[in-house]
Amino acid sequence: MSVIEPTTGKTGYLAVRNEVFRRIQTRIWPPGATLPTESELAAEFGCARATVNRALRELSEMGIVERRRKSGTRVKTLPAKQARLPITIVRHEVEARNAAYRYDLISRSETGAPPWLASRLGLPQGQPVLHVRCMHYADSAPYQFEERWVNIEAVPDIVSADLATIGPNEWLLRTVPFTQAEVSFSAVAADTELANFLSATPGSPLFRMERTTRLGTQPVTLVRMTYHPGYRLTTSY
Amino acid sequence: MSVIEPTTGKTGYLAVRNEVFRRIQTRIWPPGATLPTESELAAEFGCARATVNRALRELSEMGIVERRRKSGTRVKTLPAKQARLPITIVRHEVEARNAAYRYDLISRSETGAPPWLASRLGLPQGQPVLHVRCMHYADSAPYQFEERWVNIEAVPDIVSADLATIGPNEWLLRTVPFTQAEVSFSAVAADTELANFLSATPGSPLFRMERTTRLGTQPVTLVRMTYHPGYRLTTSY
DNA sequence: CAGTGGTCTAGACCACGGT
DNA sequence: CCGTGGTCTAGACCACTGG
Repeated sequence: MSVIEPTTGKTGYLAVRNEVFRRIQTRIWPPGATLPTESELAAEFGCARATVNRALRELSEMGIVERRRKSGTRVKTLPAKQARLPITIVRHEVEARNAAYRYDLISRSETGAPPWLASRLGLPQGQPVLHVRCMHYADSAPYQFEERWVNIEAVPDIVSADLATIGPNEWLLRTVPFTQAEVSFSAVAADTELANFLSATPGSPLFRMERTTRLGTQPVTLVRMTYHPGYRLTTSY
Repeated sequence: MSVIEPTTGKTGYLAVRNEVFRRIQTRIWPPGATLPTESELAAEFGCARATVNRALRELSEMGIVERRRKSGTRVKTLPAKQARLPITIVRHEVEARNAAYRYDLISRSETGAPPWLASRLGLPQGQPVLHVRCMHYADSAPYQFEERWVNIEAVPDIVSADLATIGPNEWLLRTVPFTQAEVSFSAVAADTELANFLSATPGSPLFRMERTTRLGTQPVTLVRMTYHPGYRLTTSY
């Protein structure tokens, strides 16, 4: 039963979700415990089973509980919350810092995929690719050096895009849908070129993000983004 | 109506979600376009509106479409997919690489929070904290150096935990619930101590992850994890 | 086999936000 | 105001899986 808080607490699936979450956090239902069934909870909260179902489903998506048919709903022993990293447009990142964005195209060439790239993307060697290097600035301070390879077969329009004006990052995100992406983070030492572009001293540590994206099974692009010294990527859970 | 594909073709909210997704990816509904209303789609697919609702809600959670009352559902101009980063236990990371996990406690001391820590966590200066440093190895090769500060007030039991056996990482995850966490990634140069513990040459670039966690408004812990040279953190979208 | 979650339905009412 | 999404309901059947 338990009348549900009328105004602020509200009724509905959020009330159920929050109350269940509270009981888990306060260890009324400790890690590993099995929750009552949906029907029982529905009876307790005086709502339909579908409402409880949605509440529990969301807790499951959050990684708080684990659900299995027949055996029921259990509190996960390790609360497996997850951070979310959106794919962003560099320009937006910069503008979000209240800085003026500037973009420079450094080089642009069409070549065949070198062996390492072919194997990274799963392309035939020599497959035509567009190789682009460019810089992103925030208030005229170096922000990010971007090096990118694009599978021309997957994105034929890229060869006629005006990459002097709009960054390949933004052009691709606006133009090409992708179904799958893989991202990796690492620390690298500045070589002479990176040091030059990013105003870093050679050998100093730089944060790098690499991303490959695919459309279905077709590789689209590999991008290597190296940030200015001291950069931090931050996100919340 | 739509005769019901029995097994593989399926009917249901997944069928609707996938079909709508397909139409978006194939530009039948290009970025910015407004989709038919839930009722119209329900009629087209021969299902209840609630089914369409769930399909569209999930697409919205995926960042594919944007929904607003009265104005309807629109295809987002920038597909804003998100990567997910789970909070992991180092031991599991190592074991997932088929390596033997070893853990060493390097130092453990109870002190007052120094100013920089107090301000990072929002604690009063001098608040009692536990300071722990330890190493994680994979097959006897250095894997991660962990330095951690724990707010004793938030986790009194930590002072009696046997941190020589189980890492503070694992102990905390198993013991303390948290409601909020902030993570940041960066690249740092190995100082002499890090170089020593991680078998790196001094000055070489190392990947670092920092995480602060809170329970409600109460700060719980700040951890600084520095990885061996060449480490990459990888995740998928 | 039987219990539990997973999903669907047809209908209803509500809340928000353009017009 | 009133159209659109947001949510709830009561009931039903299905799918998976543990015993």
